[in-house]
Amino acid sequence: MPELPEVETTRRGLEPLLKNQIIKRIHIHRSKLRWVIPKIVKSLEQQILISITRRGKYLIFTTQKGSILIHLGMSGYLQLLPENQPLKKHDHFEMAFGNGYSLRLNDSRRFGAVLYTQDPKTHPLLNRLGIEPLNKNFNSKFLFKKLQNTERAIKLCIMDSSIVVGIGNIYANESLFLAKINPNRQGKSLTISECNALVTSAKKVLRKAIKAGGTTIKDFQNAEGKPGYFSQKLKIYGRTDKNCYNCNQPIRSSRLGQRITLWCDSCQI
DNA sequence: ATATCCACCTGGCGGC
DNA sequence: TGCCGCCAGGTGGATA
Repeated sequence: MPELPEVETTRRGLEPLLKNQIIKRIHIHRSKLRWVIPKIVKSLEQQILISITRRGKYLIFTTQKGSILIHLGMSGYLQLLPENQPLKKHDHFEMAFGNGYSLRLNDSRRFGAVLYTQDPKTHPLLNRLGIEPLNKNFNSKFLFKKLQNTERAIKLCIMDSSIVVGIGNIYANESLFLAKINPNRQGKSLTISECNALVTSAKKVLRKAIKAGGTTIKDFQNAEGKPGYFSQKLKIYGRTDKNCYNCNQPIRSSRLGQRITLWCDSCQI
């Protein structure tokens, strides 16, 4: 589920309540997620949480002794609850704070991850990540350059986290629709002005989605347990065979890199 | 290097 | 009501 807007929504919800709080207890209720949760995360008990940041789709909880990385996978969400609430099915990991609140990771499919690192910048899952899409350096020039030698479909390129992070399947489809670019086009076929349209569209879609609190298809909820409302604003995702909002032609879909891909043949060139 | 495919999971849905 | 197959927001790793 969670792409950049959902992860960022979660981060913004948690930060004001948890920053500078002491981590009283860390519980691993189920250790086998994508990887086994390392026991060393428990060594951060009694540490002060200095910051909650985000890199791509990873949340980074930092203390003076090290950081905990949390990835939400496809079905994960974090929720802040008063301590000692009964555990729900698929509550796998928990941090109890000095203010009486407990942060729980619920992830039914268990594609998510909880990891420990001394230094997030050098962690192998983070150190090869590409640019943040809302950074000003993610611009037409950057993208155009990245696409020059590749015959891969443009949709795969913008979903490639070694190029740009945080754009998953929903927002890749939405961004390409808004930019009027067919997702199946070869990367190197895009002109500089098409790159500009795509970059602009991606930023717009991501910003609007963050503003709406993310997209809830099924599982996602924010730190307060509320869904995101961007699903109501999706222009193409989930609309196979329905009519394009621009031109009323039926929306086509197929698989690209095993992911559902949707486009309008008449709007997206 | 690059592209493709698989793997890891649970749960919800439609069809029979 | 039940079972079956299919589908889903991600991404590392194996393979060719």
